[in-house]
Amino acid sequence: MRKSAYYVTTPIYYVNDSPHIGHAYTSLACDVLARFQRLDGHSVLFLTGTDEHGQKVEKSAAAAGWPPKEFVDEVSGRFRQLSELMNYSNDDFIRTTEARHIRSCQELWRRIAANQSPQGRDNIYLDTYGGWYSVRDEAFYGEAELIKDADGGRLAPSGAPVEWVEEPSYFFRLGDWRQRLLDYYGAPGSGTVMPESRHNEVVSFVEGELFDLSISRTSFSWGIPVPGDDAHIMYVWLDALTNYVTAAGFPDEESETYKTFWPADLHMVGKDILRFHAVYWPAFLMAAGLALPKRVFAHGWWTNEGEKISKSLGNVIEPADIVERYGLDQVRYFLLREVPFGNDGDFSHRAMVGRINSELANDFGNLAQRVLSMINKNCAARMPQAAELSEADKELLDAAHGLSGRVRGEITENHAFHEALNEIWVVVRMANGYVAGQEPWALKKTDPERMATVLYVAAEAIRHLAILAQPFMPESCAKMLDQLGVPADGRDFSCLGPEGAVKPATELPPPEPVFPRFVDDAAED
RNA sequence: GGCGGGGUAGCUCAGCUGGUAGAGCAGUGGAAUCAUAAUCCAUGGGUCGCAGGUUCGAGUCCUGCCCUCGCUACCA
Repeated sequence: MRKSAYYVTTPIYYVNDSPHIGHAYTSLACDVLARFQRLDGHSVLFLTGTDEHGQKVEKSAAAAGWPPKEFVDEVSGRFRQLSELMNYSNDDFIRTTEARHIRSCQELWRRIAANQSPQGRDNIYLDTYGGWYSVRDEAFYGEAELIKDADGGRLAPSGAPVEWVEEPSYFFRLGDWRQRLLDYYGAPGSGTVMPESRHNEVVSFVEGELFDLSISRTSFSWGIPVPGDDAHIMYVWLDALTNYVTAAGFPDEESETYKTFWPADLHMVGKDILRFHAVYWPAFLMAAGLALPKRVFAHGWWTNEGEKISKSLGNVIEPADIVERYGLDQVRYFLLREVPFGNDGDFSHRAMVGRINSELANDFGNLAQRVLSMINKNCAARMPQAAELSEADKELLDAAHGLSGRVRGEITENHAFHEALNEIWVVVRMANGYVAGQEPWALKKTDPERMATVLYVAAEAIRHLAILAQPFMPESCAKMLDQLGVPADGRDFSCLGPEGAVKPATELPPPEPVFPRFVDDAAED
């Protein structure tokens, strides 16, 4: 019997920016989720991609002296490279400039326009939009938001200059969908918007007055034309959000992909773009008559050594730099272990090294190394055979066998990646305590059969740990499983439990440390 | 200003529906020596932000105050 399908998305990243730790973080969380679900027997669609339209992109391209399409090809490529660098397992990489997406967007618009709001009015109507507009920010601002410069002129909150602009615009009847949105969110704890504090924020926002949304522009052309009115292009958010249904096959609703994967199980987003995903997007979908995503999760942001990250401060964290310095799986581990997922976190060298040395090298890596070394030296490099199991043996094995359930809940239900890792490490520590308590090095002389049992039990515990840690650290865990003699087809979650145990006498390769300690440069302060 | 959160051991934080405070890290003292000088055991008397209140009894409920964070619409 096939388990249910799972569709998880990252936001599509705006090509006006270059990849940084924030992008890496969002995608990493999705990657771990996607890998976990695959190992757990689900068929998965894991989507990421790039958002390539909008005035800012048009201007950046012009400034670079490139046609927009060439410009976005270049920058989009950098995000593809990020996926490779970070070892993401995305099944698709969508670009909003692709034909499939343009077709999808225009069809979605037509559907929204063809339908009426719950109040029986057209969802889309033509009107005039006027406001203080900042080209640099690509945003309209309300009078109250503006700040005054030295000469009493108006500036955007960002300090960018603004100008009064009026243009014809199509509007979306967002206000009419208010109650339907509230119904969608449900009570706190419904899991539609997570974490719960974000759910509350979204609900309180929607409970207030909802204004209709301007969803087209005429002042520039780098975008998707509005069906039936080429003078307009679609508002970038409507364009961007639609990627999620595009990749699911829309508008081919009879396609296998669409039937399997839509609606999405989870849109993972940074907290800064929660509203677009939790308010506008479901409203657009309802208006188009499509099913709604099951969940939106907003995670937090990173600081660097306690400082807010900004280009002007020059402290942007580039994924390639930290991967080179600390190692890929080490970075993947750290990002999801250091901070309760959903909260803001701080990236510091000290914390990074602490996690690498204390938890990866000393706790987990050394556990595998000490056990595998003893097997290598004392069991002729073959998986030992267990004799009768003691209470201590059973206690450790029970903990290992029970681990998957707890980890599954933390990852797939709560998205508490830090807790999932914590659960795994509880058993890592337990296994170290078990080895210390059983003293297989002493049993070597007094009771070799018992020694073999202890090493077998320890190896079996490590097998469970490595299998469950795979979504977080795929390469390192693969190495560990290689050393444990676990065949390539014996590494998914159906192989957890006693039935999946490595056959006694299986030949094992010489063990090598999987997680090296991080040694600071002498020059480091 | 309005609405949500938070303020607990040096650090990061747990503490369902109230009953004399916990984990990890760091520190200290032991043990062990299989292993990446890794591991294991023991050790945490902290006004649980402040002041009141309810209660036999309150980090755990109520009131007020202080501090702090987030949201308060069309920037990805």
